[in-house]
Amino acid sequence: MKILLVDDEYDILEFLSYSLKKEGFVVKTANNGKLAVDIAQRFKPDLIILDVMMPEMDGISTCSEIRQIPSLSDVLILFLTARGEEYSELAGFAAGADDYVTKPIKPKLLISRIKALLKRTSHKSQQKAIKIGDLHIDIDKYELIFKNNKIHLAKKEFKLLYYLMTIPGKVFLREDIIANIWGEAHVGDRTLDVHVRKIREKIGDHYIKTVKGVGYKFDI
Amino acid sequence: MKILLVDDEYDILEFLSYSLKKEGFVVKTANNGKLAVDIAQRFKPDLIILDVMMPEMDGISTCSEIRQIPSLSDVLILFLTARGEEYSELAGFAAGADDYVTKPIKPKLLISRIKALLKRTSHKSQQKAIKIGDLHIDIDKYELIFKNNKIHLAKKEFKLLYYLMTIPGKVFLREDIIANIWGEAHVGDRTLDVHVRKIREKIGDHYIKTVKGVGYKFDI
DNA sequence: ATTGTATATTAATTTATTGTTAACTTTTTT
DNA sequence: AAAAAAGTTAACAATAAATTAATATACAAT
Repeated sequence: MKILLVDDEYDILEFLSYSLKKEGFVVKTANNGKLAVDIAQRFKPDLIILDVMMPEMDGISTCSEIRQIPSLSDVLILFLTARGEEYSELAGFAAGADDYVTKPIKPKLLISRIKALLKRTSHKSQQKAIKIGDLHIDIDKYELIFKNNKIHLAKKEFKLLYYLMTIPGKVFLREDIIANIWGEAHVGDRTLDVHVRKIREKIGDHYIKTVKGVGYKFDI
Repeated sequence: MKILLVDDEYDILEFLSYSLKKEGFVVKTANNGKLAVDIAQRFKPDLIILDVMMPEMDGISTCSEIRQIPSLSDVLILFLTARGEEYSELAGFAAGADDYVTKPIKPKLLISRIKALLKRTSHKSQQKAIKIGDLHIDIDKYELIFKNNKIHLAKKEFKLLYYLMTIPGKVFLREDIIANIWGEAHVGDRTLDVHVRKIREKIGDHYIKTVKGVGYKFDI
């Protein structure tokens, strides 16, 4: 997920950029509205975080302008406003904002809002429970049933198995799996293998098949 | 009873807001659909009154979006439509409306419809006692019966257990639980755990299960 | 208002689980 | 046979939650 961060204060850019990158987002920054519009068109972010108060071109104008660019018309926009600026809130939404967060910014809050926002729009047709052979995996319950017994999987293991099970038979590339489960964070070379092994220990070796030089697949 | 009023015309907001407040309702307003969705999530109204015709995001889209937000899934929604708009009526109910009132609005009529609507569901909520295994939870009495004994739970404990019991087996995300029980107030990192512990002390450990890194679920 | 009691929250610490890495081995490919 | 890729194991580091006790807050009774 790509985020474009727009604020005139260098410290804030620096600070937020760090927090967001740590979460696995790909982040670019701009220190004014004009530049933001420009970068946005090439970077095509999923989300733009805009400070309302900026010299020259404020966040609201920037937002309006972005909304008029067809290729960016459905990018998510989140405003940063000073506490108590009712006006900004209203004007922001009128200009097409999707959410706003008040300063001072608490990174955790911001990130949870971002995730909620991204989730809301990526709410496509997602099937939540998958049943294949002896296995029944349910993302809502975080539960795996194997031959009528509940099997406990740790979060990463669960996500990994679930990911492979979404398309049985399909080989998922190593790099894709890592990108999907771990995000941008660079993770060691053998980490994925270790997780695969732990899952295999619990449900047997044959379900997850290795395709050497390519990746893994789930198959009966 | 809290009502969120959504219309793009300022005069109507003003007028209805006044009428409703006089009846003792707590009223918030929004002048567009996006803002409405946002406010609704924090305000948690019992009823949302939506104008069908609004620029950008119309009432029906707004309604659909609201129905997809778990925490708002059973809020009541009442539409305001222009007389003779057969289409709106149908589409509105399809999108999950509970009632509709045609413009021009007669405040008295509107209020009686609102009251009828609220009464209808407050009846429903009385039937919303949940019985699972040895547990019988009663939302009205704020009481829990465990193996035929009344167990006293403090308010927060009760809300928390009740929330988890609404969908047995489903894992509720930590952040969602906190958002739901505590609202926007930022609460410390371990507060939820402490409450869980207090409930477990009273009904035993096994009912509430921890899913590490994710949240909690109620399960037999 | 004052006090007592229940409830809610925080902080500090402990415990348990989970995730990652490193070192080494085995298998497969060329 | 050499190189590359993946498997295996165990150690450890990181993270999340449990627990406990202390403190703050709310609420009711006097």
